[in-house]
Amino acid sequence: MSDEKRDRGEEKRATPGKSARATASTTTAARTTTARLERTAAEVFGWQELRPGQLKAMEAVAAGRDTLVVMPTGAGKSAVYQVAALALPGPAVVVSPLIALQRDQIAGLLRRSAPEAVAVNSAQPAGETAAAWEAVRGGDAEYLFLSPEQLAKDDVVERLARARPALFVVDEAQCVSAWGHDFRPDYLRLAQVVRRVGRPTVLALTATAAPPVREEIVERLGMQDPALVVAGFDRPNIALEVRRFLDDEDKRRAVVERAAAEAKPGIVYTATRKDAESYAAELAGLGLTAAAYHAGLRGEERSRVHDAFLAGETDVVAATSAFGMGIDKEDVRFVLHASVPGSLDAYYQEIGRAGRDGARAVAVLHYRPEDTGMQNFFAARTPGEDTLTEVTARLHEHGGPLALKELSEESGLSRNRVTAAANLLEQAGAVTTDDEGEVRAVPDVTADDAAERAVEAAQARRKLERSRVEMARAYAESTGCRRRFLLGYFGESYGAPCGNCDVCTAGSDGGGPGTGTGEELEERLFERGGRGGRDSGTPGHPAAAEFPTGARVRHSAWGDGMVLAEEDDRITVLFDSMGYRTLSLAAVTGQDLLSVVAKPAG
DNA sequence: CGAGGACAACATATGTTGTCCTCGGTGCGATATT
Repeated sequence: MSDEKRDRGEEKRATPGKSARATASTTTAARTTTARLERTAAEVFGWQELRPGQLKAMEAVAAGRDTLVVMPTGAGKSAVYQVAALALPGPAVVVSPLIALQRDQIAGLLRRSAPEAVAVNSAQPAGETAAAWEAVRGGDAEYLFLSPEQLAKDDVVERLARARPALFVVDEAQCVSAWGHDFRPDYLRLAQVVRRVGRPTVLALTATAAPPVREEIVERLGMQDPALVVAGFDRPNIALEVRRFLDDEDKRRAVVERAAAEAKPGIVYTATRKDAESYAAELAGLGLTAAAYHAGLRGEERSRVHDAFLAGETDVVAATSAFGMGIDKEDVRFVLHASVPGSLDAYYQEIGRAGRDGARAVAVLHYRPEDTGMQNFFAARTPGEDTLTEVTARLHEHGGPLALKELSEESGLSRNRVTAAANLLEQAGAVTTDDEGEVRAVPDVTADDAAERAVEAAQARRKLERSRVEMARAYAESTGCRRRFLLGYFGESYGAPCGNCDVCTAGSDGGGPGTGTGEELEERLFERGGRGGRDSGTPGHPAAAEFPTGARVRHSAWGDGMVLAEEDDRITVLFDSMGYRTLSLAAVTGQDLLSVVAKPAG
């Protein structure tokens, strides 16, 4: 396996576990926390200078404050927990979604004179796991890496609780929101784990999270009064482009031609495994070094493709969304999407793998309206009414607390489905989790009522996921500056034109790509202001200032929501119950539909 | 929701057209076979 391959060459040397800890804590009382952190960074990790965001986050964590860090890959997110952990008295638990990532992190720590780091997972020999627990128990391990699934096991949580961890780190925290609802539901149960291991300080790290995703991470991890550290989102060296197609054949040809023409290396993201294979084959047929990557391949093959790409031996990898986390490569020159992604969060995460060296790179979305169909299909995958009714009935029948594992065995439903159902029931206030991690029905809610409320919660979830697909569609069909749209989605106001997207470089008189939908009609209806020469970033509608990005608003029909993006004469709001909606400012102000509940925080 | 395959029905003995069905993405951990 490649992870072993990657780890090979990492010579295990005597780790100065205790001494590094001692270095970190041999400080005079007069030294400020800041100086202590800087000293740890320099002496233990060899980082002479920390970036402002890193330091700010470390200070918050060292002071025992829950912290959410949103920082691009390569900006040193890992350093935040690595250094801050040494300022706290006790080990750090690091929740990481992939075992390969855990290995990479541990290897990275080994390269420094950092204290001992261990992992607990099913992919390593039992002896190694036993040794890891022993190191944790004896106070020798400073960092313990595990997956959320490990933390779903009672004995793991108990062992952890005994170690009195001081810091609970959730790396790649966007997984909470992206995977927690169906695919890996244990992500939504981490708050319970935090509580059960003695409520250590919680630190969540992610590269890509729009404001509502940040809110969800904070809520789902049970973070209290969190410090928020957000580094700038803009990646000005990535040229943004959308190409629209009516015909599938045309689109495929354009993707292949583009991949062949652009500087290498690059990635082509596809919606299906089959497409990943066919694009790889077609590119290989043109004489390029191309490979397919998706979860249907054997582990060995996946590692081989991954390693070859990192080593610079591959021109193009055609991949599903499986190819991503853990790609730490500076010189990726293009990321092409052969199909629309399921959300702009996913899209930005994926194109963010281009141009990390700061040199020119391109991100091209090949868009066909029909392609949103499959994303909508994926968006609908929440537990159905049958599952929810079944789980509710069994919980009520049983009466007392029940482990999810037993619930799964009794009902014949998979662990994941049972967990996802329990999460929805809990969200609906019909189920609670106790200190042993067992769930039970809330006594004064009837089974029928509980199931009904959970079904509603599931429907709301589907609606939200669909609206996320709609936002991806809106990006593709937008006639304005791409960068402004994307950054707005991530909560940053941006003064278009950016000069580095297809709309801005085309002169933007409506003749560029992205015309031909209802947009044009809308423009006339709302008398959109002139577009040229708007480099000040002033919004097109006088009311725009009333509804700044990040503000909490209330709509007379749709309830509460948050402003996510401003685009000339309209704003996009994520409503708690309705998902994303784009509103014309002329309409909302004219009819008094929308009011501001709270200005943006910070 | 849309693509693509299987199959039947048709107007004519090979191709077209329509209908029904299935499939589509992310990983962990545990279990069953080698």
